[in-house]
Amino acid sequence: MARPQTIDDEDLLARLAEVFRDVGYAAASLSDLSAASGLQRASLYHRFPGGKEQMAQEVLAAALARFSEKILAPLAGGGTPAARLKIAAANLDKYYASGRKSCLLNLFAAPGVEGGPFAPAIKSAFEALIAAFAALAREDGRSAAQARRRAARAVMLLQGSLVLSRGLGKSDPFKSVLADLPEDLLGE
Amino acid sequence: MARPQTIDDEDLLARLAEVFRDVGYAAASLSDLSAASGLQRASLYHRFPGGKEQMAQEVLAAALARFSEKILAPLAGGGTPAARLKIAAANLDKYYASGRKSCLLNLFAAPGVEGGPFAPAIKSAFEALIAAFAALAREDGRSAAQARRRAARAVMLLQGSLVLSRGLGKSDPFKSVLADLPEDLLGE
DNA sequence: GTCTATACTCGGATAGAC
DNA sequence: GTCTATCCGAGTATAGAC
Repeated sequence: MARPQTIDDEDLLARLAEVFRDVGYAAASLSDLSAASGLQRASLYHRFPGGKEQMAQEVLAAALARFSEKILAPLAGGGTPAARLKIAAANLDKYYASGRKSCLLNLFAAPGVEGGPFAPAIKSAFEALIAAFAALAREDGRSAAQARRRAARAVMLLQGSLVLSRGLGKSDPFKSVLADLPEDLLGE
Repeated sequence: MARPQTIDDEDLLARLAEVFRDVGYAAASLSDLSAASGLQRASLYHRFPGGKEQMAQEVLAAALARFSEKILAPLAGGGTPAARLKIAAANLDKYYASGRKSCLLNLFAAPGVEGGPFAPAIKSAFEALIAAFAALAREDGRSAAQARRRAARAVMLLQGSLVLSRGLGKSDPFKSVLADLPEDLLGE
């Protein structure tokens, strides 16, 4: 695929993200990234002088920005808590392709000896989602402690459901967790 | 470390397992495995003609055997459901070092393009744990459907707590899930 | 800004001595 | 059964033309 033309940055990051999501950070080779993006390896280095790590860093940043827009913003936006949660859940379902796609947070958290250059971003992303869920539960009448507990459990159920869905080769676990989310977070 | 002596097979697999658990399959190099085991690369090939993949396969098999002995057997053994669960939980806490160690099932499930040579073992391990949890809940009075649902959620909470613990750099999520396990599985 | 070509390192794997 | 030595390919990264 000859490509002497400029490539849109957003599109480029999306294509690279797909590779990282499919095989993880360590297993993603520059050849993979080159093939997926349509750019030669050298061209990738022109855009990302820091190499693979910088690509992953920017992919992660872009994914978190999208996450903030599609999940966190709706959770904090207008409407009843249940209505907001419904929007967020629909977007989660789309982003994770109903459980068939992995979570970058899980894939990038595998430590390559050191603590990992992605740890700070991952940590703050988890904290932000827990906080958003907790605020929703709190607003719906739960105590602060209850809300936080439920929020943390919801995040763990989501992550665990992605692991289990992948492990079992079915999307059922993810879909069922998503369906139970309103009850788990706001119910009773 | 000169090592002209025979090495115990169980010990060898344990040392190799540590590497895989720390960095995952793709990032684990033969140099890492050589260093951790004290054997030269060529010596590893003598024991594992199939190379890294065979090492991982046998490490996984050994881990699952240990898992069966330390977790599944106690769950199916004698005593009240609560007492059995307590034993299994204590062993889970030990195996995962209170949330500081990852789960091989999660790490080996990252697909390297193909479905992965570990998928069958991973799938059956998840199914076995869910079945064991479900049997326990069933015995404690839950309906079959309720028991299965709770069992699946318990597995997802455990996996999710390991992901979250790693992501946050704290062991609290794992420990709290472990503490809530009796209530989640048998309670109400 | 993208390409072709290439340098260089590292990882996986084998041969053969002891 | 373990070692030293080595091969080969893949992987990262750079140089320089267009």
